Amino acid sequence: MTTYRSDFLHTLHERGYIHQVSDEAGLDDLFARETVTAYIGFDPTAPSLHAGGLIQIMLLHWLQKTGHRPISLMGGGTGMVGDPSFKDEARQLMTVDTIEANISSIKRVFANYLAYGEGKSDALMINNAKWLRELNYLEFLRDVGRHFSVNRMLSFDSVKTRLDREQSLSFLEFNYMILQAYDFVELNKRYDVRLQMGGSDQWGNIINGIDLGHRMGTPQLYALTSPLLTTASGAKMGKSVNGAVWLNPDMLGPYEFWQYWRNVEDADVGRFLKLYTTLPMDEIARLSAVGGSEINDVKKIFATEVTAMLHGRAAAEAAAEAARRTFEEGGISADLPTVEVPAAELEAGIGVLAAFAEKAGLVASNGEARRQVKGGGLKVNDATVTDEKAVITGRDLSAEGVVKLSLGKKKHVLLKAV
RNA sequence: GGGGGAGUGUCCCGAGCGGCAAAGGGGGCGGACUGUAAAUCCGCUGGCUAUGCCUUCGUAGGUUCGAGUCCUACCUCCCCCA
Repeated sequence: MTTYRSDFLHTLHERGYIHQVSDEAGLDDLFARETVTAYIGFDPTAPSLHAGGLIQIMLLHWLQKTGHRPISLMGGGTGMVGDPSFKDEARQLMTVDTIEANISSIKRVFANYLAYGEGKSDALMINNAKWLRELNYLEFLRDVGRHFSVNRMLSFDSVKTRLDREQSLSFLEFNYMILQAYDFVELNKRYDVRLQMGGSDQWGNIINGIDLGHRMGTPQLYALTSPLLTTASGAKMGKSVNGAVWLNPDMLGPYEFWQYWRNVEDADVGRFLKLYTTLPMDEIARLSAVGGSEINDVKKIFATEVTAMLHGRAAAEAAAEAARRTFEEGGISADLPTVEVPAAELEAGIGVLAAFAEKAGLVASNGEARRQVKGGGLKVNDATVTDEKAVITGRDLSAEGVVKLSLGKKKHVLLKAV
């Protein structure tokens, strides 16, 4: 099935968001007929979501944009259990405090993509701790647990690696899929949710929710999953030079976020424009037709669009401008990541190794800084460091009052005297 | 409950006669080539106040001049029998 009647599925399809749908025709019909409420769950395993979760947020964004109601579900309850799907081993259990702190930190990003409120298609943010934490064990077993066949649960791909390798899958983790299934039913009762979306690794969990719904008398529920995204060369999305590509600005600044997208592989540009920006399809088609080195201009537009959605248009353009000055003019820009150092300390002189390792954090240790010097990877004000004993002093300050430290060609940090 | 096997450089996989900061690979980082791309080639990939010192091979002890390597106990996982 390639033609959809509903705006929502049509848009998702043409932009490449769809991996699997449980009952395409039925779901399309539902979306064409009424305002639908759908949700995606986010587990609070870190203080911020990262680029890997952006697809999910975009799904909710399009849902709202095509006139329906998105719910972002925070896993304050399920987070206490930990999703074992496709994991090799159990995650460390998180404390309630950590979970709550992570949730409040994660929450902030959503407002950039969704309009929250009380209206018909206004988004809702809900925490499943609300109903999961107060469940009564015996009642839950009798009302919900009796509908689950362990035989069937064991057959899911999501737990297969564990079982095949005969690695332990604790009873605690085993319950995750039951809780997630229960969430779906509960959300249907409370908010008339009909559809759960998620990454392709969530398919089994979502289907469980649909089955549970059948047995507990909900209307027909639906599942829709997005493809597991990898780059053209097969790497997972969301990893960058210094680790994960976090969405929270305090964990990764707009400039570095912009850089991540600026550096995607050529082969990914067309696909990513559709997935990560809201540019119209005809413009994307035009941009995707560009070949050769001109694709660099397309990448800049792409990076700016993605950054603008998350950090705002102004921050995105500042990041683009900072990159232009840094890479195209070889100059410096105040929008590069900046570390402040006391003027007195700078006057006294800072060893290059310490400057790169301790101050700028561009390398992990003095030892690594030393190795990079040997390999010609460190630069101070664009001059390659050749002597590991060199000292940076006030004389190295530029007219703007900063010293530019670079690791390789792409990573720059400014030391600013204060 | 009985018998057998395994846990290695905190990214992963993985070799390791008692002299080991520990082979090899993947990944990552840097360099060259380019277009801030990919592919390819080269180098690096425990820490430090550094011709030396310190910390690493599941955990804790022991044997030894010296232990990843041998012994004991414990933990975890796997296989076979019950």
